[in-house]
Amino acid sequence: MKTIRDVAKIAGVSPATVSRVLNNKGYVSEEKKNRIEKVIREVGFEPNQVARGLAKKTSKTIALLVSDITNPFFPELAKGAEHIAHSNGFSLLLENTKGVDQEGTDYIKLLKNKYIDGVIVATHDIDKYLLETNTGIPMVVLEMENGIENTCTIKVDNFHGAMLATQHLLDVGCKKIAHIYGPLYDQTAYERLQGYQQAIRMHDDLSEITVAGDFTIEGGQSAVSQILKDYPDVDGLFAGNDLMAVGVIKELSRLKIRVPEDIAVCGFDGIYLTRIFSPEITTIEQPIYEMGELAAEKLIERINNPYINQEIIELKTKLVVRESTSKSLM
Amino acid sequence: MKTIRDVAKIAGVSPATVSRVLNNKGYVSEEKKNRIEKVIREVGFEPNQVARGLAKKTSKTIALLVSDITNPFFPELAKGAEHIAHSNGFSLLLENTKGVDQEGTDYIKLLKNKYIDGVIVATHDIDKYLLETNTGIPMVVLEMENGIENTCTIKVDNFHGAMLATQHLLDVGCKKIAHIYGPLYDQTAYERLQGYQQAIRMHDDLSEITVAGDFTIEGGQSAVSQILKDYPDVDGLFAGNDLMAVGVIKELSRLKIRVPEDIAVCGFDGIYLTRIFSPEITTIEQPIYEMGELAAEKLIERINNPYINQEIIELKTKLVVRESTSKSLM
DNA sequence: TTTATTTCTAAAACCGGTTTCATATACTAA
DNA sequence: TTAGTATATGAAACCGGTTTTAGAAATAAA
Repeated sequence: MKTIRDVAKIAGVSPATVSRVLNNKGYVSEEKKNRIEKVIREVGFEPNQVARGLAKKTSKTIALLVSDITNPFFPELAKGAEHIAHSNGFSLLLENTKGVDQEGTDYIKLLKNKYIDGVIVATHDIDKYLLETNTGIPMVVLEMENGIENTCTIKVDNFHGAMLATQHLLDVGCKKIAHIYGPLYDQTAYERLQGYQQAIRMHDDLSEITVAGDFTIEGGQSAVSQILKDYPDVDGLFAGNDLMAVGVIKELSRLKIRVPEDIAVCGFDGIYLTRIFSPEITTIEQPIYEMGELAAEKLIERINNPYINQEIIELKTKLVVRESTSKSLM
Repeated sequence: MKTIRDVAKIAGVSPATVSRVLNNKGYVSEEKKNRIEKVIREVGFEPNQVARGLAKKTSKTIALLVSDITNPFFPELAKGAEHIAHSNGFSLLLENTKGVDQEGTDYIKLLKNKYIDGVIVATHDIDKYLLETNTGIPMVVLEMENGIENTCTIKVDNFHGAMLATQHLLDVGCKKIAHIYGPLYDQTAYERLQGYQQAIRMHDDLSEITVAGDFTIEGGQSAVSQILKDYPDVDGLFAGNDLMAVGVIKELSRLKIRVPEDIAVCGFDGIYLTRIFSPEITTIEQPIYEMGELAAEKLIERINNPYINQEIIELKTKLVVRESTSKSLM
């Protein structure tokens, strides 16, 4: 591997001049510039990122913190983020936070002493700590409370989406609609619950039926029996996320209850699974891949300019009607 | 942030001595060692990985090259690899190779100039190039031809697994079994095809029915009509991977053909999806998470000792019987 | 013509670690 | 007692870039 000093020697200049050419910064005569670029090409010189990193306190690397990459929401997000990261010359570090390090101090250390340039936080396992002990590292946070000082928060209009879902169930003729909500420390779960309640309250003849879930397939499954015990006549179920919707449908199928003929089911998120499941699942779709891209874009923006103020971006969700709510499609 | 020179000054020693304590290497008196460790604790000193990396030509980072992280096989693999990486103090860089850089030269550059310590290759998009231009970086390869010089190859017994799958379909009463194979440049696809053929040939009254697929859901879907056109009386389908099995079942369901009553379906891989799909899908299960862990373990072994010879590890698959092949379970 | 100002370049210092080298002291073995 | 080895430590060089400093040459302004 050639170094900048090798290049300098061959081109008959000083390393400093080569560095100026490399970074396109400072005065360099056209003549030397051409000579240096020629040498760089000829010897196939590539600046060593680690050395460069040490000098510039940067690593051209961003970290993506997810709670669990096997949750199908995250691979799509990761792919979007990775796409933008790569096309801007950054690498993507993947970190699963679930169950590993409750405090997040390890992550902070990691970020600092590897000069990680920025972080996309898509987990609830560690945020407060990151926030408190703030590393000063640019951050983009997904679906977080009301935003964090000096960071970019990207979220979707959960409230509106949940209203859409509930209204859609009404539109397809449901008379008694229950909602399975996720853990309420998760802002998304809370907002979706609120949206459901708002939609129900708009109709005098309807009453709320809510039961707690945990955003997992198993959670969806067990919520079903709980609901059916108290309300055997429900005909619509709005699950707080797609994984629970899958669990719901599995459980209904086990109980020989037909979807959507007996009970219509709507999820939330728009993970790929909803498209391939049988029946295909109606859901409120978030632009997950695009969120990943946007998160990376906003993060890189902040890396290049650390003095951007707090920013909250709310993306639109949309209703995607599939078999699980529409008898005609079956 | 404190540096090693700060620590040295406070402890009244030279940076070299602090470095010796940090790396537990070379002679240091007990007395100074204690003093230095006390100072390190008190000032909360953490060695800067980038500086250390530059000096030692290492980054405590490994890269995972997958073709597409949204393919559900890979998140499980990634999680396993990340688990082991973390518990050994390594970070995991994620790279999607699909469609990005046909030659792989970018990856080689990246690996070299970021001092990436090792690579897990789980993609067919770039391997030969990596192999040729070999970077000298320790590698673990998943499911690759017959192993690559100086690397560790981890694979499963595809041949045997495919025989198991075929035999299982026979056992549940299938008389006419077709196989949808994946792209044959993929060694796994080839071996599975061979296993299927071997199992069929063991029975005089059976004949092979094979059709090409591409390891995607859509591939599975389109293969179905192709098979049914020529062989309307097939009663067993062995898909070369789970994604195709999902496609197959979706298509059969669309055609109102019952699974498993009319046609039994078996997949291969054991991705999580097979457990949650309806009907649940019988498959030949690979220990995906464990493969991720093993790959990381073997890689780190090679990072710590670069002179380990070529190694080929073959893991066992096992048949997991679920609804898609067993009427009694429905 | 003289003084500023801009352009250009190399030497040296720096980023924050590790490692080699040289030297000094304490122990062993001959 | 002397040579040889193990222990202990700091100064300096190094990893491979960037950046500051300082000075030279060219150009512009007074």
